[in-house]
Amino acid sequence: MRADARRNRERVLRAAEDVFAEQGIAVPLDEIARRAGVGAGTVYRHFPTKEALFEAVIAGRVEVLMADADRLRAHDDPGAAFFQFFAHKVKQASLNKALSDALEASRGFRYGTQETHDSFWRLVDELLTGAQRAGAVRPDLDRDDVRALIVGCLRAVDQVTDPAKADRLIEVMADGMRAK
Amino acid sequence: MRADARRNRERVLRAAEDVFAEQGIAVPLDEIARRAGVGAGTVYRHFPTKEALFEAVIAGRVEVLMADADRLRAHDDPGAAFFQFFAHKVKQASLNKALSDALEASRGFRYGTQETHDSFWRLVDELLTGAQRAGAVRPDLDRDDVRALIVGCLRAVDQVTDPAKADRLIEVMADGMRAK
DNA sequence: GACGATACGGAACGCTCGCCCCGGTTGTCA
DNA sequence: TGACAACCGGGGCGAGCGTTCCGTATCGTC
Repeated sequence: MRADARRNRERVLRAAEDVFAEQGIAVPLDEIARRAGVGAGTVYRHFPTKEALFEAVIAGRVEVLMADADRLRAHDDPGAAFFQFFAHKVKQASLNKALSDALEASRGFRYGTQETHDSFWRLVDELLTGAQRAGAVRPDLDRDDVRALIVGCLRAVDQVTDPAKADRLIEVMADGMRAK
Repeated sequence: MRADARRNRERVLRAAEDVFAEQGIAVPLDEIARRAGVGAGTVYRHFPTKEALFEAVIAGRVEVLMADADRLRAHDDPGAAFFQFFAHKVKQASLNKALSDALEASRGFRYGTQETHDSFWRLVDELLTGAQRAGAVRPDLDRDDVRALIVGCLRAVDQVTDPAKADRLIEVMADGMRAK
């Protein structure tokens, strides 16, 4: 691979991270090319479709989320770990339209590799069942419910502008998930 | 107004109700024209833009929601009235993509007349404050929070397919709103 | 320094969709 | 029943966007 090709690939990926984070997957690809300082053709030489580029960006983001989830697994209080994860995830996604678009699409991360997808949700499952065993979360919720609630919470949060209001909404939703 | 014109206007409106309900505002206008059995030109003769047609459809739906809200105002138990309204609204919207698109757009019903919009949310406010006075709902929530939570709940609900799961999600979110 | 391979930019293509226009038709009223 | 205004259908226009193509520039090597 030629040096300029590698350099341009990096540039495109970095620009795509920024632009997708700001505007979500709906942004025109030309905008990404422009921000990267390359032509549209160059983008397509490195990524076969716009969606593939989006996947590549999301894969990176999911790695970060997974690192967080993994760290929380060792927390003393499984209930607190779960709720921290929930709040953190919602906040991350509310700041990153790429992440929220990916979450909503087709019931989960439609983007990112299959194995990343699977291991991420396996981690979520562990946090959830841990919290349920500790009596902190309603026992009748499964990982699908949690995903749905994260997506819903995300949507609720970006209906309001005031960050204090957003925090309150997260609190409301978390309260609803607690065991009675 | 000529008889055929009035007839076609009705047809278009009825087709638009169905099609928007099924597929949301993103549906091509040609599809509505086709279902109404008229040409696209005819649609535009009766409604200046696609958005105006959508508004007209939504206005009708909001009337129905308002009738429900109004009826619940006289309920003995203000808490139950509020939660019934919440659940009912979410279920209505989850069956009607027009309604959910309208709700999400631009922080509330961007469609429908201003006065319909205002009086609808005034009714919601009454149900909310009633439930709060009765000690059934957290006192720190306002109508904006409720709107955000309805939108969020809606999104959560259409992440799952099983109706029992959907009901459970509504229950979770309602529980979160209850006063402690 | 010259040459072949590789990569680049951006114009062009095809598609979708909102909206407009015009030649033909239909309803209304004298 | 005839004439005219109102109305109709659907092809067409223009804009936006994903994707492709090709003439040109750049890189790496001998």
